[in-house]
Amino acid sequence: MYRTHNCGELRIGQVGQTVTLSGWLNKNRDYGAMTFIDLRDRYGITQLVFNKQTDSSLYEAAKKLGREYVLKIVGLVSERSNKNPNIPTGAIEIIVQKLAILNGSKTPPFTIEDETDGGDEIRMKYRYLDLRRKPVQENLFFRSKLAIETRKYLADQDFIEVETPVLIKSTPEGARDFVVPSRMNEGQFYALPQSPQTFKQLLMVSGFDKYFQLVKCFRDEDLRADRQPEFTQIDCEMCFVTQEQILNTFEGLTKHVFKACLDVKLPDFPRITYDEALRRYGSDKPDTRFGMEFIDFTVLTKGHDFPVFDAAEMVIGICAEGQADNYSNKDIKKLTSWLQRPQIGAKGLVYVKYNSDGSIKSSVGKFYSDEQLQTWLDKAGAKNGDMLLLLCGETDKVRSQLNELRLEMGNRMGLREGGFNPLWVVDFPLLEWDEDSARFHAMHHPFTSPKEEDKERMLTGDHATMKALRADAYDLVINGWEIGGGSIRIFDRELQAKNFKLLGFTDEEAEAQFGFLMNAFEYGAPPHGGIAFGFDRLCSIMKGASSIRDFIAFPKNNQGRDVMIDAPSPIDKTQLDELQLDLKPID
RNA sequence: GGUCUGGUAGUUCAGUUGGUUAGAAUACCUGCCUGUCACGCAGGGGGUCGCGGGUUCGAGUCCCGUCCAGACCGCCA
Repeated sequence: MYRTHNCGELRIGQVGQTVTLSGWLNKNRDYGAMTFIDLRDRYGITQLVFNKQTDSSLYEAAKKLGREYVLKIVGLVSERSNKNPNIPTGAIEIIVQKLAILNGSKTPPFTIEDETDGGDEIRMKYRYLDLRRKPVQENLFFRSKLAIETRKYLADQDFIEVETPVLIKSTPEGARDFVVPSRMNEGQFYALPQSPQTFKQLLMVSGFDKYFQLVKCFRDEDLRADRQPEFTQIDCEMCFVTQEQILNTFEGLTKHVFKACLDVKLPDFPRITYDEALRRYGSDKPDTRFGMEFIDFTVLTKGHDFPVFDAAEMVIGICAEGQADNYSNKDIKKLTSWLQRPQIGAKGLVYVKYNSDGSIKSSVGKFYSDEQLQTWLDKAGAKNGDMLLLLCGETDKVRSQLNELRLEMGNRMGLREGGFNPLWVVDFPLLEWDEDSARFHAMHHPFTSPKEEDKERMLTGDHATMKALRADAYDLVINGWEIGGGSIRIFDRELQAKNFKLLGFTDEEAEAQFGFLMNAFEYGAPPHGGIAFGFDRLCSIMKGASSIRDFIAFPKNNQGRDVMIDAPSPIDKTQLDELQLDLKPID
């Protein structure tokens, strides 16, 4: 038997018992006539004592043991003379009577401690050692708990979990597919699912009524701190539901997991429309933990011979409370060049400082009188000490630039720390214009239903009308992160065909790629809709982390590589031959 | 595809204007220590400064190229 107890459970009440423990040597503190060993497992740390006077050969053996050795000991639980209040087992220690080395260990390349000395790269290469560290283990414990609570809630609501296939068909819409060559079907490829979208819709056609799945999805696109090529979704679909019922169900799920996993009681989620989100925050995923909402100065600023504003389609700004004194001319200049970086691409920045002494100072003071600037301050509701920051330009661009500025100011002013502000963003556009391909793409996906009132005017062909079409599509946003998104789906063959046409599919392409779905719609497809949550993102936002990699046991790096197993890698000529694949030599 | 930041001991980093034998902390090894728990003290080993080229009397430091890592833009229906 390897153990009678784990390394985290012994307390003062067990003093006098003889126990067997197994675990890793976390730390060996040789103190001359005695040595202390911290034995570690998933559950905690227990101190072992080897005393030279009591048993000198055992002491001599123990002092030689290195970090990460795997040990099994038998010993007596004893009360410590010096207790350690920092660990749960700190009141006791084990006087060791028998020691067995189950396995030795090379010296690990970094320390296995909460605050390790290792950087990201080396920790990823030795991820199995990194995963011994408590903070990393706790992230995965949390992930497991979140998965279990998700299943509990959905099972309680009569959802059933169905596994959908991983080897499916490639479609050119949306993200790039990972493809898998088929040996038995020469020259043909499977694709890995970007989501189980069509399958869950087919399950609705089959009458499963409420489906969910914690499911791996795959997208062959560039990575980010919050984006991995393989990631997990909580994928859900329901029959005979309105958007309202879906939002309520999954608001309930979100509240449940926050309560069960974090003991946080979330308030009811506000809802705002996509248009309103863009108007007030310049983003369809606003961080609503702080205000600093956009103020429209277009009308106030026009016609005062300031050519930049006069020429601009839109002049908008934010009011940074209490920041007037914190920004010197030099600071403003630095902020301006930050905004002018190609990633943001603002042309310039206009400020109006409402100084503490009531005076007004502005970079456009020679174009506008103090009285005129006062009307801006009034519109913004600015108080003494506040500072207005204004940008101008074409509507879409200036909004996204001011969004960046708002978030940056939020960071600088410490307004983006802690707390959870969930909200639903609803009434997304059906379509999104793509400059490169010069055609409309589905904003959500091609199965999203237009709003009832927009169904008639779908095929008018007029650009402005198509841009104005709205869908029964919604996103769940928490603290500026898109956590989930979904829609009411099309369940009518004719409407689906119409939508494919709108997206530039020929009838043949639509038939070849999604014929199975449209056929299914001809056999009594029920109205349905659903949602998918980014499970990795939900984990990290709940724990206040910025990278989802911390919540994935074996993540990929920036280049999509697994540096531990060194994948991807070339494959054998034999394998290539079997697959009838011939690689072009690299030029 | 692009922008930015970084690459120096096992590890995390410092390294001034280009100038003697490239440092610190930690880890590792040896010795001492009867209450440590970030133990302490004394000593020791450990470096192709990512790689290639250039400038220079002299390059960790400057220039060019390249590889690797991270953040971001594009991309992610």
